[in-house]
Amino acid sequence: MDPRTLETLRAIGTQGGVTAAAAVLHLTPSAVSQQVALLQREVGVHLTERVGRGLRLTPAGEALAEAAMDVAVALERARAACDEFLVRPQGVVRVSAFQTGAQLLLPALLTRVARSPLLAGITLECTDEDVAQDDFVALTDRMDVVVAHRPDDGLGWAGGGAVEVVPLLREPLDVAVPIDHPLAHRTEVHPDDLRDLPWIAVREGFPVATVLGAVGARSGSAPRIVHRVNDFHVVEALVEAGHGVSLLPRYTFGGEGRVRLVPLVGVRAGRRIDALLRRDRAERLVVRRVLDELRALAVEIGTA
Amino acid sequence: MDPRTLETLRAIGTQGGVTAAAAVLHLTPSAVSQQVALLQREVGVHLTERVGRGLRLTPAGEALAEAAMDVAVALERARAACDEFLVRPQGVVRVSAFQTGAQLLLPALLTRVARSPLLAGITLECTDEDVAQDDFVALTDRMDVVVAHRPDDGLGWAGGGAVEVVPLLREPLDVAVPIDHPLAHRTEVHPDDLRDLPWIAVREGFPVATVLGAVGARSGSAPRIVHRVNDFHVVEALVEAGHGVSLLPRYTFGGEGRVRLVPLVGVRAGRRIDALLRRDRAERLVVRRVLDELRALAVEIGTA
DNA sequence: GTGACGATGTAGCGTCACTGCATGGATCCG
DNA sequence: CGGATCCATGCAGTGACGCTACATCGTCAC
Repeated sequence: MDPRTLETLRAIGTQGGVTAAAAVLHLTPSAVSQQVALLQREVGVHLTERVGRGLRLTPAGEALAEAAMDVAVALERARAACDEFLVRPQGVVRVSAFQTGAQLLLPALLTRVARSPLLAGITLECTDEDVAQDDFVALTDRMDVVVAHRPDDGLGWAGGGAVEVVPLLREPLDVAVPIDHPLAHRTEVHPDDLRDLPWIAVREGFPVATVLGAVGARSGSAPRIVHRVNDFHVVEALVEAGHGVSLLPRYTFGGEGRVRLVPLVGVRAGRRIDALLRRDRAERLVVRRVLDELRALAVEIGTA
Repeated sequence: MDPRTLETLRAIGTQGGVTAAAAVLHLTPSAVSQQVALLQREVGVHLTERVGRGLRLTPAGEALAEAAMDVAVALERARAACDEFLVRPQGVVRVSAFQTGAQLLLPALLTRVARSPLLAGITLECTDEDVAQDDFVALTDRMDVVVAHRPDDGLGWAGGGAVEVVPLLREPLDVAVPIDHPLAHRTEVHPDDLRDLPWIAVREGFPVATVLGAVGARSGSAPRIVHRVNDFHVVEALVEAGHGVSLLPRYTFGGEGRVRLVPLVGVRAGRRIDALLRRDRAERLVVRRVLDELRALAVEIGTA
């Protein structure tokens, strides 16, 4: 019953396979396979079952993986109990964020952490991660804090009780039009104003892809999507050049003077930015501190 | 942060030293010493401090030891989660009891466990342990279930949140007198009837040693203790031979025809029999099952 | 059917934790 | 006051365990 082995089992569950689990654990697939084989011998129950050329956890495996998280939490709590006696806790915290979230939050976060003397022991390692909506949770295995976004009205995050969700802020999505567009001088637009316009959307399955659908539903006609581009800077350039209109997040917008952003009313268009982290990682003192800064930063942005 | 190492730290705390901890862990003192040295290097805080030629845990060490129990609990819970998928859980359960408790409970417990087909996988290992009042808790490190007794009115068990206390039953203490004693034909006696009698008590510091003091206090004069004997069979023989009177537990009494047991009224004289077990051990499915049987057995005895 | 991918065994190797022994304080007792 | 004892700790040696690398087998896609 080694916690490492338990964590390995968990990784197989969340990552969906031996090879993927091995990747996040920095091990070879062989090692992972041997670990679960030994674990199964120990508990006397089948924990995995083959499905196609991969495998998944059995109910018993799921149960054990769930319990494994509690073990990890207890362990981190123990470590934190010691850190309380340290003047200044040390450690690296790995933070990932989707591109515009990174742009919005990470520079200020780094500044805040660097400025505070109490956080001097903390080393931040930042990454930007562009993944599909459903894949944000899986990132928590590699990262300590994952800044993710989801449609305003969408459901929460799947992940069982394993991930903690910390709401950071809500960012409205405005309609981006060229500066010479008929709508450019409006102070607000209704979904009805947007009928038959050529849309530039994000790729299917990616966050806020569904928002445009909601706008279309409100106006009564499905939006005409002419391009699918994930990078908002590219989107801005396309809108500026008159190749279509789009929905762009307000706080991250950087196209002033080249593109007009018009608030959308009559439909709730926005995205929620959350911090995702595994329950065990949340116990780490340094992670908690970083999270506090992140939350404070979000409040600052939301009230500005 | 190995759970084994954490358990070692805990053992140093509960057993009060490296050597004692090594004994219960089946290790050499050297190994224990090296483990804590490594652990201290890892957390960066002093966990132990020398006191005389022994050592004790620092506040940080205590905190970590406390957290270590939560880790152990989580681990056992994980193991239990797997056992739920087993038709019949297997494992050995080590039970210890003080002598008369063992006499009263263990035979019937073994019978019950052997009889039930659902408990067929359980192997019971019984021991009798005669220790001072304060040392019962420490036994939980070596045993799964410790049947202990304490004065009726006494305080509970020290042990922080680490040990679970399961009350089993209350056993009255009666006055044991020779069959030809003036009090032998009474249906009950008061403390006042006992003035100036020669008493046979248990050794200082051992369970129920304090009860006699309470009887004396009620009668107004300190009891005259002529012998101190822990083994109740020896006490019975001494009483039978007219060397004094004593307080003997009612359910365990085996001297019918040779010694008279007279109920004592006017003062609350009795002992409580509890099962003590570490919180992590309590999570083990097989331990739970045994504990259920033990509790049912106690109810049976108490209502007989 | 062939190629790619994914899981799983086997051999070899490095690492790590334990035992055994020696050392150095601290306490107890003559 | 000094020898004996107890306890914790450091160091060398050894054994076990878990990892990597490589080979194998089964499954899916084209």
